[in-house]
Amino acid sequence: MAQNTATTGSKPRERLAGRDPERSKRLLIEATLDVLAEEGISDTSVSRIIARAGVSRGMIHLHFGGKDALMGAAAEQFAHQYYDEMERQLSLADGSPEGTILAIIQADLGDGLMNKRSVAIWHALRGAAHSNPTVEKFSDTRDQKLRTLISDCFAAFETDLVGDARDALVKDATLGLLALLEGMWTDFMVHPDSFDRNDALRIVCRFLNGLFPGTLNGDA
Amino acid sequence: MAQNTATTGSKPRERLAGRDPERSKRLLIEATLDVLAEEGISDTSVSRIIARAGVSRGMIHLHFGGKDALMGAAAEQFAHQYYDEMERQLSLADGSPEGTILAIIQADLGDGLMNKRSVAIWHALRGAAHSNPTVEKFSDTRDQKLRTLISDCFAAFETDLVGDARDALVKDATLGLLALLEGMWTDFMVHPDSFDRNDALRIVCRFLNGLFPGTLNGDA
DNA sequence: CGTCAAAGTGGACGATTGTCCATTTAGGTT
DNA sequence: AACCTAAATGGACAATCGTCCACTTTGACG
Repeated sequence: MAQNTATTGSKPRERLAGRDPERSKRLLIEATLDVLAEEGISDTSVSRIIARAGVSRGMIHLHFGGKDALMGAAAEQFAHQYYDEMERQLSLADGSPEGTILAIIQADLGDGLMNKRSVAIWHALRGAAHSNPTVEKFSDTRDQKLRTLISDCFAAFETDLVGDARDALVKDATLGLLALLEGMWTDFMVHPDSFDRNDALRIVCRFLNGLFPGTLNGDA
Repeated sequence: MAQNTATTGSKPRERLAGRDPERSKRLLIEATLDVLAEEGISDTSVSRIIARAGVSRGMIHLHFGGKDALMGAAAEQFAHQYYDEMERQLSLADGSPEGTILAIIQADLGDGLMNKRSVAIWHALRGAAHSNPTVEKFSDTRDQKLRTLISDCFAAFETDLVGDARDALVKDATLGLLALLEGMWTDFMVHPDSFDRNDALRIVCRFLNGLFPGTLNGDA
């Protein structure tokens, strides 16, 4: 129930069907992510993907060269979607380190990024990364970008610590926050209906408040 | 490199080979977990399992009724292994709530429970739970048991809070610790070689120290 | 030693996997 | 209007999937 709204392009006429390789690629990638989310990695087959995309069997080989490459392209697309949405929400926050961290947390725990479809896809892609270098690359890329973003913010936090002690604190806060958010995603995946976003936000803030006393207390 | 040491039973002679259905079941379950860990859920096929177990094709249908039931039995076995090892390590700790929590953390982050094989199996089983009710049941069972164990400990912690505020704190600490440990497992799975268990332990203790000031500072 | 039930074997089976290609179709250019 | 390139089709293909069953082997009992 995510796309299927890609039948007509921007202009009303012109290319109502056929002869649009970009559209075909897009359909295949989105269908791949849909099947990945709904059926899991083991049941994501070429037959299901093309059925979902509504294209013929040969298109995968024609546009991507094979199933593995399509999976890689889907992983790339998904990583882009995640990071684009993250940056969009970050642009709405004030530029302060504390505000940015809060925005990251709220974005990562919000419905735009953490939803049934996304967490299922993310889990499936992590499984596929075992045997698919392309998928692994883009999984790790997203991780590294988020890590750098968070680490830079913490490095700008006010603290009475200096030198190595401060570096250690920044490192602990970064790894801890990433692990906490990662765990929240897992909890959401396993119990999507009983998961409470407010609880999660409060817990994460409490954690950071313990590391940087005086910051991020309450919530917003 | 995990089992393969199950050729001879307890007695030196008697049943050196053949006619031992329990041994066959054990071999199949262990082989399933091995393949799951090494190849991932999508490449875990009947052919690979029986090749690893060194038994014939019909054994899965004979002893379990089918592949799905074997996967379920493997999930059950794995959940048991996890919880047995957890309880074994808990029995070595003092009975205090603080000591028990620390023991849980150290056990969950220790090599006995958190290793390449275990985290890979755990991830794969979570993926298989989508379409396999038995696997889902045992995944959730392990989660619930750990949650209860942790919650009971926090409920016994000393705190100046009372009533609802105290309940809320216990709940936050439980969910937060579970999420943090879950995230650490994910980190370990993605970067098993660069993961630092000491860092992880310190971060988790810092988190709990923020929620329950004065407890679990330092590490051991 | 003969017998019988259980344990174990391995090939056959139809279904499905991913890849590839001969063919058709569409859209733009001469 | 004839032509040509690229997009798109859908079936053929070998390989593998999981299930099932006719069959052999084993070990204990009469």
